[in-house]
Amino acid sequence: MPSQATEDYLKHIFQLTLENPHQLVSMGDLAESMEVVPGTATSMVKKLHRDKLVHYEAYSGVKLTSKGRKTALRVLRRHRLVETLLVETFGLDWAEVHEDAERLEHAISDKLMERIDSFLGHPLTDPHGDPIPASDGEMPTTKIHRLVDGVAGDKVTITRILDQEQAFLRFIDERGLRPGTTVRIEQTDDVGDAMTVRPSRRQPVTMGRAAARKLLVEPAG
Amino acid sequence: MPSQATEDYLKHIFQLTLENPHQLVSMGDLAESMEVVPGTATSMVKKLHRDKLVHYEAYSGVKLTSKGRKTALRVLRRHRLVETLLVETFGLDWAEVHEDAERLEHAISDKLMERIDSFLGHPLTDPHGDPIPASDGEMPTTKIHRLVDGVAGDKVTITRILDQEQAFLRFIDERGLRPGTTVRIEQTDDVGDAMTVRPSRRQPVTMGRAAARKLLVEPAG
DNA sequence: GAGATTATTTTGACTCGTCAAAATATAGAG
DNA sequence: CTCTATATTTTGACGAGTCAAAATAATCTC
Repeated sequence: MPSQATEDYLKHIFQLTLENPHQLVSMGDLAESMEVVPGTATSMVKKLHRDKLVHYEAYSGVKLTSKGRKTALRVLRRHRLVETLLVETFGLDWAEVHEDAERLEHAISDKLMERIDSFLGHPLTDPHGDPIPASDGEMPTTKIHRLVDGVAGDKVTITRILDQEQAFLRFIDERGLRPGTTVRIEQTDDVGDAMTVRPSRRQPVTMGRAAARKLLVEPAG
Repeated sequence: MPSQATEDYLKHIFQLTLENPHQLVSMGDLAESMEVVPGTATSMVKKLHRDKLVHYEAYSGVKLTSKGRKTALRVLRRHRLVETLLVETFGLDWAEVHEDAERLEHAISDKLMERIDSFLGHPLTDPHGDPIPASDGEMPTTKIHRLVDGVAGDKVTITRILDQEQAFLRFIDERGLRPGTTVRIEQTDDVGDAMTVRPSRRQPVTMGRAAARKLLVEPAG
């Protein structure tokens, strides 16, 4: 069994890779995301490499091996099913389930997980719009479009939020950018590193590129 | 927050005290119950003592302080509510829920716990007949009778099973000794350290005193 | 392309929970 | 009451995961 810490590192590497698909994950980003000092990230990544869970080359960065990805997807499956359970069954709020799910994802046996999956009726996505990997570890590979890659005039539907921080989710929520919402990209500002989008019947929202990178979309009518 | 290990030690001390109410818990028993070597139990108990969670005197034994008991009861509440959830809602078997519950009990916030409690309709006992402590940490103090203290001729109803090991629960299950069952004490054998009980319409069951100590009962008709 | 800045890695130290085995205390037998 | 068996505690070690700070590599800036 991988330790909790191992599962967490793999999950974070997986998620960071999603935000920037064609780059290795840097120690700095990983450390920030895990909330540890960079040296800790380096030493943990070396252990993951020793266990063949990641590819790692000093000073260049890290990415998952297929073994590592498989483990990450199992963790993600548990995380997302748990979040769905907490919201749908126990009525917790969209923005506040992350912390509980964060701990519960390491404490649930495969058998229990499958029972929960049946109980929920085999949901395909969690409350944040994230797809729930299947129990064989495979994930529905829908093509991924990032809001940040859109251009002015595009109309897109928000499908997923890649950051589960309460503060970020509240930002999204308050401005009407939940999964399912369709928005028009009003303008993009290379110099200002920002873009402005307008959800229908709502105020336009301007956000930095870093934020826009965390929203996934699909083209809308 | 107490660590997982701390919560586990407190819980085990609580349970061992229940089996033998008027004695301190010995390091040997605690170590066996925690499945660690005795030295580990000693050193952990010293930390619990340092944190004012237990009373401890070298070479004599250990018992909970009121602070320790409060913590133990919170863990027990989570454990028992989780077991109830797993059996009632997710349909897991009576005998197989212990391990999952063992991990989940450390991973659930107070808020989530209260939601689960409501979802389940505020149950008073878990599937093993163990009372679920209230959220304020208090437990319905019903008078405790142990099967082992009964005498031949007594008719008693089994109310609780104090051991959650799969093997023991299967033993109980197969012989028809689940909580709720009424049995007649056929004979007690001081020398053989055994007693024989007969559940209605069933074969008599002979068990050792150590086993009989783990069954709590109440006088029946 | 040389020096300054930033990122990464290394080193040494620390806590937690554990074990093995040695030292010591307690309890039991005669 | 002494000797032996058993229980407990102590000691030294370990792996996991972490931090602080020093050393080193990579990257920018001019």
